[in-house]
This record gives sequence, structure tokens and C-alpha cells, in this order.
Amino acid sequence: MTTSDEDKDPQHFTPKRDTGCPIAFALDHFGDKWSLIIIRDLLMRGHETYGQFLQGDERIATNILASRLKHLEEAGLIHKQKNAKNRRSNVYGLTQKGLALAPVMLELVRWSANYDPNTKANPQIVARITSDREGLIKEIIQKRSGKTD
Amino acid sequence: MTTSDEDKDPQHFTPKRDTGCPIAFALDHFGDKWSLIIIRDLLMRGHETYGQFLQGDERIATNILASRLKHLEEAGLIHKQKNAKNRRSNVYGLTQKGLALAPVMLELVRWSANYDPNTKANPQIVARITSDREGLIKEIIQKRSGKTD
DNA sequence: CCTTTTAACTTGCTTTTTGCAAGTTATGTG
DNA sequence: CACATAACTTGCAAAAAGCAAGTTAAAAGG
Repeated sequence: MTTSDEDKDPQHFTPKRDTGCPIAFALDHFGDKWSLIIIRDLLMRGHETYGQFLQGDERIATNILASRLKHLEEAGLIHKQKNAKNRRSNVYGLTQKGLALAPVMLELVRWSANYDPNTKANPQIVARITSDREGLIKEIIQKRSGKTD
Repeated sequence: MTTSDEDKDPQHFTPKRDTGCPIAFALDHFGDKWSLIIIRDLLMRGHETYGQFLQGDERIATNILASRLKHLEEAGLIHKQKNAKNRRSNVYGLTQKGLALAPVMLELVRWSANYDPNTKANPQIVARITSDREGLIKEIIQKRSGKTD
């Protein structure tokens, strides 16, 4: 982890439901139908461009994608960088705050794998959530921490 | 845990986004602004009647509450029982499938407690998520498993 | 009993969010 | 220089959320 000046506090983000409840706080960040899909793409599938998100399995609409990316950025979960080599492509990445959702994501995977008879969750990963949860979390976070993170 | 005939498979529920992805599966169950609040009330606060949900901190609208309860029941996360003693009050409870969200819930609490400067999360609980996660999960599940569960 | 409360919803209507299709702009590419 | 493409934006229709009021059946009080 290089300590650059990223992940600065998003001054502009104030939760809607300001009750202090942790669940409500989380929902204010990603409590809609698409945000977690985007976070999944970033965290589990290595997607990092607008076009890659657009072509995900669930086919998010382009205007919704734009609005969710904006919201997630304002909420401090992701950041957008210009690609120095190719100035028309932007690269999205998870901040520390976003990467810290890995444990939540893995518990969701475990739960769904357990209750969805048609799950396509990778059995090896699912098994490892139980056998080596901490190791898996660290591995994922390391894998998805860009050099600029 | 008494093994009654509850928690039967909800034949009628088919996920909207049938991609096989565990995250999408989870979102089809509770990927909206209110479902997780209701599950929180059931799991962490011991709420179990319509009126209790209505009076939660976030003040869900009554028609939305009714529709979410119906959906959660169809999705097999909760069940509704008549109260034998008082026939006009219904008692809601989590099914096994719903109780199994405890780990997800706790990771959400941990994440939010960590990133919300104004969190009201109980510090003792938060500490225990790290020090005795498994024990805490079992304790919560046991506490919220009604006799009829 | 008979009136009043109350729990658990439902209905009607307005506002907000989502979704679809098409259009725009600034690069990049042959 | 013509064309392709990444990353959006805009306009409008459809769906969901939110608000206020109404309904129903059962319990509680007198």
C-alpha cells in the first residue's frame, strides 16, 4: 500500500437517514438495486471502466450507471482517475472504504450460495470463506488495491 | 430449536435477475431501501409486530411496510403467524434463511461503525464482532429463534 | 351490549427513481 | 480525414416510494 493522497474525506456526503444506525448508514451508501453490483464488479471481477460495468451480466442502463458512479464517488467508496496513456478512458477503483466492504461481500456470497439452488458461485471460493476467511479477504483487498491506492 | 414444519420452501419466489450471481440473488431478496431495515428490526431489536416496525427510527410508510413484509415472506426470509391469544395481532419472525443473514448484518455494522463518525453502534458489540464473531452470531440467532421456529 | 380504541392493513394520488432509446462530445484509429 | 468508440447526457415513459386518508375486524371500556 503506497500512501498517496487518495481516499480523502468526502466533505460533501451526508447520509439521508441520519439516525446513527449502522444499517441505515450502509443503506445510504449502497442501498439500491445497482450499487452493490458495481462494487461486486470492482471487487470480484476486476472491472474498472465505464464500458466494462455497462457490459456486466445484469445490463445496467447507462444513465443509472452514471448516476450510481457519481453517488459512489461522492460517498467515498470509489474514485475515478484519468488514464494517462489514453485520455478518453477513465479508470475506476475502490477506495479503502470501498475495499473494506470485502467481508460484507463474502458473507453475501456465502448466504446466497447456501440458499440459491441455481447459484453459480465458485464452490472453491465458497469453501474458502469458511476455511480461510481472513486470508481470502486480505487476498482480495490486495488484488484490488491499485498502485495508486 | 424445535423442528416444526416451518421454513418450507417458498415455491412462488423466483429471483428477478436470474444470473446465478450470489450478489444479484441477495439483491433480489433485500436490495431496496427498506428490507434490511425490517430485517435489522427483527434480528437486532426484537421487533415482531407491524406496529413496532412502523414506529422504528426511520419511519417507514405503512403501504411500503406492507409490501415489503409481503415480499420478504414470499422470499422465505420471514413468516407471519397469528397470535393465538390476541387474534388481531400478527407476529412476524425470521426463518432460518432470514436468521442466516446475521453474519452479513454484523459485517455491515462493523463497516459502518468504522466509517461513520456519528455512529451510534454499541462499541461493546462492535468490539465483539472482532473478538468473538462466531459466538456473537450464535447468540443472536438463538435469541431470535422463536419457539415456533 | 354498545361505544370507543386499536392493530393491521388498503386506497388514491403525488413525487421520485428507474429504465429505455437516442443523442452528444472528445478522443483515438486506419 | 473519415470513422469508430469511450463516456457520458437528455427526454420521456414506467415503476416504485411517499403521504394522507380510509377500512376492517377484534379487543377493551363502561
